[in-house]
Amino acid sequence: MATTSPRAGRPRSFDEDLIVDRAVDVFWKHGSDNATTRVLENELGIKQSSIYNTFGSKQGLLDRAIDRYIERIDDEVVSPLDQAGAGASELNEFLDRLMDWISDQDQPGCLLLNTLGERQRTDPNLVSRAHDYRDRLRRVFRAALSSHGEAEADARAEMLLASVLGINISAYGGATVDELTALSNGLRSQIAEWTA
Amino acid sequence: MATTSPRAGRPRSFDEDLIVDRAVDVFWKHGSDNATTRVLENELGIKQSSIYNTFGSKQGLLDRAIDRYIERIDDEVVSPLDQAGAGASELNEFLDRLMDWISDQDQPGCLLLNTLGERQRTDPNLVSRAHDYRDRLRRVFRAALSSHGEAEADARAEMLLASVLGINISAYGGATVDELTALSNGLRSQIAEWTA
DNA sequence: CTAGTTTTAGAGCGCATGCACCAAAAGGCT
DNA sequence: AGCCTTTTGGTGCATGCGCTCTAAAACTAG
Repeated sequence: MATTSPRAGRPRSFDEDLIVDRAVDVFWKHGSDNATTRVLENELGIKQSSIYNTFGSKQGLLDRAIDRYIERIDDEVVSPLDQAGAGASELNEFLDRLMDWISDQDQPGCLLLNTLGERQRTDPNLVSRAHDYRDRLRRVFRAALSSHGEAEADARAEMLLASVLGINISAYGGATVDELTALSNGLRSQIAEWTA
Repeated sequence: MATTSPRAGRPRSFDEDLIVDRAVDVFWKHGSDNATTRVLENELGIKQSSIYNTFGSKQGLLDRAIDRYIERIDDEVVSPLDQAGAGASELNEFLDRLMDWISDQDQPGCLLLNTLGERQRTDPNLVSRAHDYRDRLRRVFRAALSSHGEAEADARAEMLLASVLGINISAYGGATVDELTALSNGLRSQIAEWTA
């Protein structure tokens, strides 16, 4: 709240918001464990003491980065599908965006799922955030599919959700571009059948 | 090859094959990183020096455990589906076995995929083994689906593969039993449509 | 200018990890 | 029996980790 203090001290040499943005990329690129505090120091260009002064811990920075990541992917990939009247073409456009998103060589897969794989046993907070985001995806898929067969929409949304998660994991787990394309083409065919 | 040496020394106090079997469970339960050499020592009941003497390194034991795991899941879950004439009912039975396999509380998800998530960046050998097993699953699915629409079998097999991977990851990533059931029911409905 | 406050830079601490080393133990072979 | 080979149990090492501490630096308010 107070951006002005009674007697301000030495000013920050960095923009906290921008550091969070870049931390997303560092965690994404290296993985949350491989991104040690020394790596973060080098790649973010600020000292460990600044990281701890600002975010409290490596975990604190990671939490901020994950939140920022969820905002990003929701804005750029998911939310365009979350609109009234969305159907087959919007689903295919969603798949286009998703494939671009997960195919980046420097930042493969999905940061949320990748991190979940690494920290699932020690970070219950992360587990629940991932759970919440699965719920959001489920709802969005269901809405987009309900215009083509209300009765089947639930089962189809589940199937689509599972498939999208599987493709994300394949992208992270060293799948080739061909393999990724094959997987997404499988989904596109099925969506075409559903929405015919 | 030589099980008998010219002058044998002190005999092993453990069965190497049985240690590998139990190592599968330890890595599965704790995760490949959390299963430190001390943890392995305690849970396997043999000393670190014996582990290194027998398997060369922790990585060596992990490699053996992964191979053993692939044998296990292939025998118990996948290979019954890999038979001439397999169709809808065999696919549903496969799903039954899969759900049992990944729902175990002590050993959640799939050891291969879990470990891949943890070691993907540092273990190219593991990446290629996972790749090979995805190929096997793809072929088996395709064969089971080709009796109901040869033209669509490829796309459907891709979709099924992606879904199965997604369910595995969900199981590992803290999905509830209800959520897992919902996901698998989505698949079952779709399989019913495909094979109607 | 001076006092007060915050960030910076750098060194280093405690801990856990994978792994190596070594004397003692325990068997087979002649 | 006596030698040789192998495993065992215990200790300990080098490394890298997250994190902390301290003093200097940089700025503001009075």
